[in-house]
Amino acid sequence: MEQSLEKQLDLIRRNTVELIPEVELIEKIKRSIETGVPLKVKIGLDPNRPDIHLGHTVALQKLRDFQDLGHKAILIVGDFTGFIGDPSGQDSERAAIDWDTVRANAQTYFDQASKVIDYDKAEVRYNSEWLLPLNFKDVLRLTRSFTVHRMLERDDFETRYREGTPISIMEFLYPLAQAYDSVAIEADIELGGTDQRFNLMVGRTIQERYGQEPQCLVIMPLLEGTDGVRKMSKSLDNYIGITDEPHDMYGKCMRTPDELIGKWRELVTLMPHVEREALDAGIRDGSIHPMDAKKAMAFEIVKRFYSDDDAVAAQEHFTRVFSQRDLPPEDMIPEFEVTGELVTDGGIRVIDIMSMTELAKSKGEARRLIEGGGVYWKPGDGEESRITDVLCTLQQPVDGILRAGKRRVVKLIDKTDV
RNA sequence: GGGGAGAUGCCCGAGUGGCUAAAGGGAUCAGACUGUAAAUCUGACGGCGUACGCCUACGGUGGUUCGAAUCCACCUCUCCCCA
Repeated sequence: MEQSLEKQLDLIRRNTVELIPEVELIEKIKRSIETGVPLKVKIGLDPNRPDIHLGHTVALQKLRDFQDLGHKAILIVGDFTGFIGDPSGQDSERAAIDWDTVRANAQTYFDQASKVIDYDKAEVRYNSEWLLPLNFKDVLRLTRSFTVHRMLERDDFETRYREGTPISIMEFLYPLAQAYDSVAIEADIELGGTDQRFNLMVGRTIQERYGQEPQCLVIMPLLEGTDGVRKMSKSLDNYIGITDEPHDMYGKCMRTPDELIGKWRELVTLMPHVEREALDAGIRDGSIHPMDAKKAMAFEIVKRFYSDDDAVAAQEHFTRVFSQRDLPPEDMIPEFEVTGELVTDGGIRVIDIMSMTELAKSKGEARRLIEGGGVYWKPGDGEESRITDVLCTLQQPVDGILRAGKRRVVKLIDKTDV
């Protein structure tokens, strides 16, 4: 609260899409400065998906900004939804996850989130604390506070309604439950991505209905995934987890479309601010090589979630494996021990090894990879060469490096005589 | 309560008795080209076997048939119209 209004707004506005409504937010901050009472800044998290990826870090960073300004971060664990289970999934038989699992997942989340926020200064609340005790009468009061028409304003509801895809009544209850969280903790501000705008707005309405001053919303941009099109999410498998191995994190960044460089640099790295337009323009007119810009971005991202040394190592690994098309350094290749019972007639078939390791999910996939020309074998002391025969058998001693594509590599160690 | 339509592989979506492991598209994987980008081209894309092959699969169960994703019955789920 030592920070002036202007300084606070400066930091808060950075990277945000919208402040709803900005005038109210300014009033809240002013009041906070006058009274010395920090604002309660809410963020919701889903205990069913505890792994944090780069997309999540955008809002978390904003939460960190608020913390740095002296405000109170409140993490809401949506454990109540875990108890109900999700009926829209096919496996409605699936048991709702238990309390221990929720706790464990939440802890995983906190461990990862502490790479971005100051976890020790944050407050953690589980929403079952206030949602579980509600009785039907309480639920009626809550549901009376909102209309079907407003509910159908939400884009995906509207679309599904129009297209005739099912919407269960319970799904209407989720935004209301989430809104009630804001009532329960008397949130001043809630953070969320643009996809959360509707849900957060419901929070404002419900708070008013319950006689509270409505929260202000800080809407953050969504981060596109590694495909450059859809938003980053685990289920689309286009994410970069902040616990991904450094070289993997670096590699995934490099595989990202060029168009993302400016945005990612701004939203994910802590690099000094440059005009995104200037960077993009530089790439367009050729004065900045996109690969260099992307390498710098990848480097900074690894550095942020690991360390300088890890970033250097990841960059070297990348240059070696992909630019120079060399094998990764020995100590980074997973090992597989070939024991006696795997060997017949003094050898072992390549497809058998591949299916037993990370190289292929099944023998069929292994065979296809060989037929596609993507499998290479480098005996212990020899040169690497492509395997073209599906039935290829490696003769003892089977020491060497087996590779499928550029990314999947395994080191075989002969243990047959042990 | 009445009437109508529908449920297909990771997703979308063709297919109305054998030639269908199931068109087409998307996603994905490998190869070529490259900057592990984009674009383009090639191939693969349920499991197991070297292969002729076998097994599993078109909501569920049972049936008709030499043979069913395709026909019949019942069940489950969904959408639309009417009340």
